[in-house]
Amino acid sequence: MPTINDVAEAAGVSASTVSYVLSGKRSISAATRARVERAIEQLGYRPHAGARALASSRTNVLALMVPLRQSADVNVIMDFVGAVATRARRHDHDVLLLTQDETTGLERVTGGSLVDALIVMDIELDDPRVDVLARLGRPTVLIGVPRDPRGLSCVDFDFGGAVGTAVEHLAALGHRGIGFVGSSPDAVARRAGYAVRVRDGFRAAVAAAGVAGAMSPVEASLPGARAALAAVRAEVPDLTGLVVHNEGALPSVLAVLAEEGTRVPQDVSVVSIEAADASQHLPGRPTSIDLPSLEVGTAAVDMVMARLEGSVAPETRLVPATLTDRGTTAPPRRGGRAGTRRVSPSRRR
Amino acid sequence: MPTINDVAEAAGVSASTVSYVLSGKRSISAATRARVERAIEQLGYRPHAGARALASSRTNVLALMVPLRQSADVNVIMDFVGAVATRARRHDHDVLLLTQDETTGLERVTGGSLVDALIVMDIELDDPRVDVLARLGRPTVLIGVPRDPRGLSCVDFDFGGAVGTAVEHLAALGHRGIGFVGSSPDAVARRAGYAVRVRDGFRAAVAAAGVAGAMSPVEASLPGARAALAAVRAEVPDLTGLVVHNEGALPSVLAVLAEEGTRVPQDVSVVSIEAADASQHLPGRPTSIDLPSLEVGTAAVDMVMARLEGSVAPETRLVPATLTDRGTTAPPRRGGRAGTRRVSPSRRR
DNA sequence: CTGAAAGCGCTAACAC
DNA sequence: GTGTTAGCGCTTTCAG
Repeated sequence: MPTINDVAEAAGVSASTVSYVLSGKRSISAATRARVERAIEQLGYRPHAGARALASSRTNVLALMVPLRQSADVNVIMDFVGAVATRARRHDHDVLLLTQDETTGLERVTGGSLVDALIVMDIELDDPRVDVLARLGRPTVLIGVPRDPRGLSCVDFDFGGAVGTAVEHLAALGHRGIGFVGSSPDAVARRAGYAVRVRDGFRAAVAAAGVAGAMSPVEASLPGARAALAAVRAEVPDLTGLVVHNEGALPSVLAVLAEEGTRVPQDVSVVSIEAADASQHLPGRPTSIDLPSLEVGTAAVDMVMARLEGSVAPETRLVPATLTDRGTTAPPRRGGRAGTRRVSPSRRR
Repeated sequence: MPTINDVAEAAGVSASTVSYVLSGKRSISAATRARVERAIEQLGYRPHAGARALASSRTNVLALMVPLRQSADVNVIMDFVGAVATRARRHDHDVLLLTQDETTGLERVTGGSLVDALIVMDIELDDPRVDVLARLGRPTVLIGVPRDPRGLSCVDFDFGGAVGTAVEHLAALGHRGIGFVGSSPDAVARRAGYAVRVRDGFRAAVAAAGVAGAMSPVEASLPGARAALAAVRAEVPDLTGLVVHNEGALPSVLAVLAEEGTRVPQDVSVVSIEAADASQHLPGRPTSIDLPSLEVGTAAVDMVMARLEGSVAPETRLVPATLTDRGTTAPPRRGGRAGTRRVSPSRRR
């Protein structure tokens, strides 16, 4: 591998000039620059990352801590990881992968000066890693909003806004009784982060729209779906709108409606809150609020880079979701010829 | 951050002694070692990765190139990535993430001495990256076996063995007519790597068992499944055994059998070849040959490390799959009380 | 607009 | 068993 000195010699300049050509940190005459660039080209020169890191205290690598086991939706994670990797390259950075189960990973890579920024996924409401990260004092972005971010920046889906949009959409169509079936009880218990925001968002939206609302968790199974539907209907008897925030349980919910003979959207309108990108093109999906995993990943990188470049204030950014109408919502009851498509009962995911 | 000199001073030794305590590359008296270790502990010392890389030409980082877009099974990829990351740590290495779409990534990270070994997923039969990798001259392991590995090591599932095991299992039960429905036509066309091995494996196994066999590709849809079944039955009229190598199409195949009134396993025995770990615990899965993504990831790391440590010969390792009986195979026709469970028609995945 | 030179923190001969 | 020292390849003052 050629070194910066080889390049300097080939170009007939000093090593520092080559360095400055590369970094652009001082002005270089066009002629010199051309000679240097040509030498770099010819020799196939690449700066040695370690040497550069040693001299500059910048590694141009950012760490991404990913939940690998058991975790929620693999598609979302992959989309997200892809977005981070892609965006990081645009900031001239590479991505070092850290896994959840290696608890000391964060200390190791920062202490060892392997990376100069951190993005940590899947932050829970009282995540113990937040303390660690705050102590490390590196530019950090949390995916998910903990109770106390301790001066760190956060990004997440705007769950509150998403459920609000869903409710508003249904209310605008004329629905007066709206049910929400959400995460499994365990999920809620485990990392109530978004669950809280969803709950508050639903309550606020229902109140603002002046409609009746009821919430229930739901397990991803037919009995689970039956129970959840029964629960919200018990509370709101004239329920005609349904917001589902549980991709796993969605098929069961639709299957239960079908087996009851409840037509969608003629009898009940359905809006699903789910990850964008994942299985985006599958036929037969309901109207949905799409959570933009890609945009969250991109935002996370931009935010962490901003802090690296010296931006001072930590920020919390909630990326809005948008509604995609796929014909599973319509005005309630006798509302003329309502939606177009109807949900086929035996659909699979 | 404390440096090695701080540690040396605190311990009352020279910097090189600290270095040798850390590397174990020469013997140190117990007393000295204890003092050094205590100083390291107290100061919270971590060697600077860049400095170490510069001095030793070893980064302790390996690059993993992952297919991010469109790719086959996300679950498999995640399992695999997890296995690589975990195993790499046991070799005291970290993992740098490279994505498929950044074509120059491999040159960049090797040229820049960012990593000292490479694992590249999703290698196709005539993958252009193989040439590049061979030229780079770093320890490399390919996931997937190209037509010409050009001196690089490869790991992959033993697809040939997997289909062989499936056929043998069915033949041993007494089946004399066995069908194989496999990847979608496009997949086969695109990266015929494993498709070829599957085909040859099936042919060989069928011949060895002395039974009749027929193969067909299959699309992941009900019409696709019908067509594939018709195709293999046309060739083997008394077909009683079915091997499915297409996780996406499996539900459709089972649904078609159910709608025909064909009982599993009484009328037809079914074996699926699919990724292990992914949705391992879902109920209602058929007897399967499980492709061990986790083991392939682990093997990939071990192999690349072996080459880093100086092992000379490149090797190609095919990780065997094992059969898990879930009661969807039984002796054909009047064969007494056959399998136990039966496949429910409306199952989802 | 360009060079010379002093490190960055560590490893690995080379000494004893 | 331990210390001394010369780099590894780059960035960045300091000088001109």
